[in-house]
Amino acid sequence: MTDVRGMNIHSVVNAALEAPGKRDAILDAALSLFAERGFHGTAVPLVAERAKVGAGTVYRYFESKEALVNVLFRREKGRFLQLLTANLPFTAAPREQFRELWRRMRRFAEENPEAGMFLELHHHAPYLDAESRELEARGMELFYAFIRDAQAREVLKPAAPEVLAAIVHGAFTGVAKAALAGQLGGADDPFAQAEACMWEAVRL
Amino acid sequence: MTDVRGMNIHSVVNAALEAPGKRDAILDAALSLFAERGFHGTAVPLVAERAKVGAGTVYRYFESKEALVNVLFRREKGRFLQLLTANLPFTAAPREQFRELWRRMRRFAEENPEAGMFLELHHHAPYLDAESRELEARGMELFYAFIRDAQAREVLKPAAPEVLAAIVHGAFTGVAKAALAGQLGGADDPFAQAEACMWEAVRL
Amino acid sequence: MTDVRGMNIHSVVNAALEAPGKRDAILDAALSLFAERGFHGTAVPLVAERAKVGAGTVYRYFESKEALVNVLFRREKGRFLQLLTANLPFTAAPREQFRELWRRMRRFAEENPEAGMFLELHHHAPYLDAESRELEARGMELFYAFIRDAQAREVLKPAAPEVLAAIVHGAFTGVAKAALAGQLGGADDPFAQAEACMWEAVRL
Amino acid sequence: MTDVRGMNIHSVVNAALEAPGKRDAILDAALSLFAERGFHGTAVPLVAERAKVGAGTVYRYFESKEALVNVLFRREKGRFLQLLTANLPFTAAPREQFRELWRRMRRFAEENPEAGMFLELHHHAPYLDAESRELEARGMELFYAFIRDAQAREVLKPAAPEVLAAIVHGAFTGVAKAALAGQLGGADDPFAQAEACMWEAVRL
DNA sequence: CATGAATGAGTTTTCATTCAT
DNA sequence: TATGAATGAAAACTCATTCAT
Repeated sequence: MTDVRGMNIHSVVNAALEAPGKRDAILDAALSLFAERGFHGTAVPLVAERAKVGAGTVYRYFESKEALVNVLFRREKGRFLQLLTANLPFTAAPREQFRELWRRMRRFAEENPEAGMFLELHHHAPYLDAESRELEARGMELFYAFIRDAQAREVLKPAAPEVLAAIVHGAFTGVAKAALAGQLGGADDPFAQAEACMWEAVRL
Repeated sequence: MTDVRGMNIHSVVNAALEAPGKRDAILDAALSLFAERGFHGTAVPLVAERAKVGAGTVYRYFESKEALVNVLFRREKGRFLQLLTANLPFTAAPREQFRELWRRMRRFAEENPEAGMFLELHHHAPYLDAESRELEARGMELFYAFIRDAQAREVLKPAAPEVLAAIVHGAFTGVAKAALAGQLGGADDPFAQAEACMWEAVRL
Repeated sequence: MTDVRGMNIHSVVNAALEAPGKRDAILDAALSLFAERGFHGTAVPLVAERAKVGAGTVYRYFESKEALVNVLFRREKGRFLQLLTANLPFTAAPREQFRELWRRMRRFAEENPEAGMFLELHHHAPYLDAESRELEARGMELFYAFIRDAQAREVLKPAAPEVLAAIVHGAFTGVAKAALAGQLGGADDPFAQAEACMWEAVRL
Repeated sequence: MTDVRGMNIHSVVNAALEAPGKRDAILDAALSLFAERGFHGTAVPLVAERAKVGAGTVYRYFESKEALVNVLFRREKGRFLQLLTANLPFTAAPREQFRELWRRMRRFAEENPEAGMFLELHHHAPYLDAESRELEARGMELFYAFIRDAQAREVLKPAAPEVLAAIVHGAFTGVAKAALAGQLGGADDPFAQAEACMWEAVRL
């Protein structure tokens, strides 16, 4: 699709116009629909319609609806982890790292609210396959590593890393959901407020 | 079902034996199935089978699958709020009230894990009707009231009550889910650890 | 369906009127359609329509289209073998037994032309399951046994029993198909002619 | 395809290399697939894949799937009749002619087992068109002519020629199918045994 | 000519809901 | 009141056919 060799001027121009390619169009359509109505609540033809492709086309790109949701999960989880880990200031003080992690999660949630909802909604769905679960687990390890390191430096409370990760992740999710639902109407920079609170929650 | 007039001795005895009543049996079956597989992922005949009633019987007690999920949501949300508010020590210190609220949420989550998952999963489902949404909102008010009161007493941080509520509720949910998923394997009393952390998060 | 206990007069009468029961109606419809258009050439709703039931009803009685064709195969093969073996004159002379077998095959073919076509068409279809194949094999054993016995009495040619069975069965099928296709228009009792010929084919 | 005018040296060489031509490749692929899985059970793209051509290419050579199966039927039936009739010893004794016909049918069945299965399977398929049916009928005439001639010479039984043809053809088919299915494992030259038997069946 | 991506009509199958008993 | 067989509308999925390249 992105290989230009052998394409004449017309196909190059067309390719530029139809930009994302059908596969991505399907994934994008599925993302917003699954986030909104859930996996079982979304019919494949609806995904196709939103992606502006024929219903059969979905099955040219994905073996089944289950395969589609798994590919989508890995794409979004991968993007999330990418954003979180790229050029992270490993040498910075834990306080600064925490702030940075929170800032990146916030950016992801604000720029891709549907992706955030989708990932949250499909966390432990029974139709996620082994590969998806593995990616999920690897993502959590990232947090655990940061926590263990900061605990070793005696900056974080000596609670179980899984517990600290759970409350920070949970609190972030709570704020993000509330923000998305418009429940934080007038609040002044809720993400920053929440970040400050959660640092108090975990710091020694 | 609970009206005894016109029942002969047999039906009274039977009613006593079949204890929970068919309506509750249906709600109980729906609870565990909706918690596990979601609303759209659960077939009504499956609910009926689990409840040990005929498929048609579900429709004697509930107008439709949507009506069922709404009644169920209100039953569980009601139970949750009941547990949370009954004999709450209004005069106690905020720290003690916070601990007590957390303890009660924990008891609910541990005694009714399916109800916890169900409520979490159906928070903002599009098939919840106005009445259900209203109950959901009233529940949140409870937290807001406690927070505003404690803020007035200058015990809690002066952040937006919605933000504080979101992080506490979110953190609790995170821990409860992790516990249920078995991710907190060896952790020593994770709920208590988390409670202590979250008090630090919100206290002044 | 045929259990009368607990039925009142109305249900008994109705049961008598709706005679064959839906399951049999589906099998009957499938028989004539599969015989005519083949398995893959026949859509399930067409079977349902011919059986005068809803499309979904087919799946109340059969797990899948494949399950349906297998149950049907065993029903018809069973009927065929039943007819062939019931009260066979085991002590009669081979010539008489041969005539009797042929006569019974003919009766089956004439009374159930669709069943004959269906069995012939689905002999070795790849969607027949182990149980169906086993029944098919057991049916062939019947012929082999007769042949071996008659060979031991030095009445039949000492060729491989499988070969003798194949030519007799094949010849019968050829005649039956031709008769069904109307290709034997004026012939005078073609089955009897063929029977006489085939005895000459196998006798010593 | 076979027209050389206007082709440059490269295309001529290529044509020589791609030997069978795409049209034949498609027919060959269709033959083995239709023989194995039936007409309705075989998807056109599968035929294309097996023929190593694009799916669209099938439609350059054949108007539709039905047209394809009809062309194929006529090709195979034609080959069969060709083999059967080429240089037949018309003056030989009927016994010798019978043996020769059987030998040729056997050669066809052994050298083209898929063609044999295909022709047998599609004998009277409802999607065969008038031309195909006509060829089928002409094929039968061949046998009838031989039989009538031999009957006139008082060498064959005076039964209806259609009956004699049906049993011989049916018996041959039975043996060929059994051989193909591996059911004649140890039998010593089953075709020859069967031929001898069938001559007994029809001779006076 | 050749292709194979694209499609929508058609297939198999499921399921919310009804209704005769 | 309770049932569960029955159903048709809709779901997931397939495939004959077309068409831009």
